[in-house]
Amino acid sequence: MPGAGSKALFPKSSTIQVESFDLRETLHSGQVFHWQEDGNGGWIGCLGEQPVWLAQPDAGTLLVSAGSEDAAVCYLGLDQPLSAIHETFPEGDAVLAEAMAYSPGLRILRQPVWECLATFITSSLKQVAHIRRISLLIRSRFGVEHTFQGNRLFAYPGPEALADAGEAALRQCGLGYRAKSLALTAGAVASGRVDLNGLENLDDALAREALMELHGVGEKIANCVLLFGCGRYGAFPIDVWMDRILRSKYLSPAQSRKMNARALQAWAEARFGPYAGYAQQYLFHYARNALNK
DNA sequence: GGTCAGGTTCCGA
DNA sequence: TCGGAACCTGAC
Repeated sequence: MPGAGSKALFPKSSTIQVESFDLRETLHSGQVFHWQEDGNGGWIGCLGEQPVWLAQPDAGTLLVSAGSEDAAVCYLGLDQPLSAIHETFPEGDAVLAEAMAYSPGLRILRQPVWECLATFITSSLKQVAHIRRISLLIRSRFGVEHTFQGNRLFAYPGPEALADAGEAALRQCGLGYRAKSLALTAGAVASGRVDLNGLENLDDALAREALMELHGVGEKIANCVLLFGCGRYGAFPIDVWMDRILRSKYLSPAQSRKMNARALQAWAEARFGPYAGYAQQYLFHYARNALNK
């Protein structure tokens, strides 16, 4: 147990000054499902293959295990121009303003694309606790193990490992019907039939189409991957929570009835602009936590 | 023990 | 094109 008997300590860590950032809220905002608390105010997890420890002892200070500073800044979105992003939001939007005030420290993560894609394929029609359970199980069964300060950690297995594992073994991780989608998608990526690295050469619409060719990937999951993995901040995933808050807070019942999912998607992208995905994250977190009481 | 969940696919109009 | 049903599993 690292730092036993003390708070937020780690043998070798670096201090990074941060502003408008909340580590706990960000790791709990439904973008990622594998970070574990170390019992001393810190978090452990993997950035890709690399085991990392993170802690935020006070609002302006982030501690990162030595050697992972740059990776953590990128992963946590600390290099994103937050105030410039906020300036692109529609003026006079009281709902969005309230959502931003509710959790001003939220950031959009930049996760490894495969890990993000595979995790969201397993998320369909699942509650967060279950997504987390499945994610950790897949890691521990098929991922590379690391021993890190006395903790056992597992990196997310690559597409080859999951393709080799096959549908039946994946099903044993509690995936249900999603096992088929994950196995097929892992096979498509492992064989090179789909090139995730090539996504960065495509514009948002084409990248989304390419992702949606994969089995088990519809518009919502494709948008999650673009936003949380590819740094496409205009992507706007609409799940049941977003559907609820958009319809109840922005549209009259009559307007809402006239809008199907596709129309709502277009409306939201137009309303919230080039950083719509950031607006989405504030609204989503707010809808799930503040409005769900 | 029943209900329902952070979606996608498939099928019939 | 569009709406509705089916799909595995586990948390509540």
